[in-house]
Amino acid sequence: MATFALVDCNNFYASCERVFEPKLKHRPIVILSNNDGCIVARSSEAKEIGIPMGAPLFKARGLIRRHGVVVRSSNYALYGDMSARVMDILSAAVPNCEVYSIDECFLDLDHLCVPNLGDWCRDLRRQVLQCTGIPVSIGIGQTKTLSKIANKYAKATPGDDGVFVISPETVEACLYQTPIGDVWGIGRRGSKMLIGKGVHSALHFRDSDDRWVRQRMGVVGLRTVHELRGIPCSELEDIAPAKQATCCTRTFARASADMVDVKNAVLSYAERAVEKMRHAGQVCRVVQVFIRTDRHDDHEQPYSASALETLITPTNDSRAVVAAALRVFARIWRSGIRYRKAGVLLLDLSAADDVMPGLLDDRRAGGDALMKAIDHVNGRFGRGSVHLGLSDHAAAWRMRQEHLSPRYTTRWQDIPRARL
DNA sequence: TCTGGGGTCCTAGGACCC
DNA sequence: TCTGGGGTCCTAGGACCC
Repeated sequence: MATFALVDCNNFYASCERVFEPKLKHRPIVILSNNDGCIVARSSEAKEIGIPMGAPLFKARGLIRRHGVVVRSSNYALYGDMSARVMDILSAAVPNCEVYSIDECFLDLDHLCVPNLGDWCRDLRRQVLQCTGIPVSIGIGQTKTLSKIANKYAKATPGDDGVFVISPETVEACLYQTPIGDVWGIGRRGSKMLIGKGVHSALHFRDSDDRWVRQRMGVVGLRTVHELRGIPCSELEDIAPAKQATCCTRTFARASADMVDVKNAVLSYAERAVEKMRHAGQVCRVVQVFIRTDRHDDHEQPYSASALETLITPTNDSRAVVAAALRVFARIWRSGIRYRKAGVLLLDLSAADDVMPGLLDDRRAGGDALMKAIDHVNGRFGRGSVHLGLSDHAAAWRMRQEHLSPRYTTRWQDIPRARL
């Protein structure tokens, strides 16, 4: 019988902010998306006040002012680094683990020889908290889906020290109490459909007819049903599979109809995307670009355009990718339209080592060394210290970040000082 | 004034081939 | 009078995740 644990950091972004600003403890905090647009994370105090997840900032202004809520822009440099510290501790404790997201990790506890799984997890939890300052919850079950549900219980019952085990004896009671929409893999549409058919709880869904589920929800829904029955359909992926695509897309701070402005955005997104791809040791063969208007703006005629170019040789050279992105951009650009969002997608990825350099390949002409040098300089002096030519025009697209905390752990100037 | 970004997987439908 | 069937590949779009 398989045993999975899901370790989930509690209110992760808010917890990261608190580690370096302890006075924020017990205060309501919200973290904003890029451009300070909407609320993507909340501390438990902010949840209690009733600030909704995903709400645009302007709609929560009243609550924020009334309760003195602390507002922060997303600080991914900080969150990414804190995440790596947490994951390091987990992977040292358990050989088989899968980093599922920035704040979640599945553990394979199958071959763990300990007298009491719950106690062992409580120790692990204490270790993470002591070494990183991040509180976590741990849920344990026979499948990933069950460990997810167990994790919700672990969070809901803080008295139990943040650990909850779903055993074969307790599984029915747990599933009975779990609303169908809380099940991993059942989204808004799926839960609406199921509730319409009278399926309200995870238990009811578990006991549904296979054919009925297959017909209504496809193989994905069927897998979820099996996982609820304790039959693992999703294995632990301890070796991260190679990415099939990588991208950089952004909403602009303000809409822009200026060709140079939007072109600069595309250029910088292409450069960022190719940096990410190089970091993963990959090359791409297809470069796709899209630009579009603000879909929330009712006064704007909606417009969206997208096109792609297939390169002759797969590459990870910024110059080749940026040049391709700009050619695609020229094909899709239409004037007289106020654009609000753009993106560059790199597709058909493969491992850089597997690709034979062509005769006229940039990598032969010293491109590899040049890219390495650029990445090295940017790694040392900060992202964007060296970049391809772009005229800093109106720059309506540049991201708004008005409530950004320091990058405490990844930038020399931002290291916190302790007073004696 | 003001509504995120980065992914994966599945499905349906069309083109094309034998 | 009467318009096959099956396989593959590609693409677009949608659902879902965090």
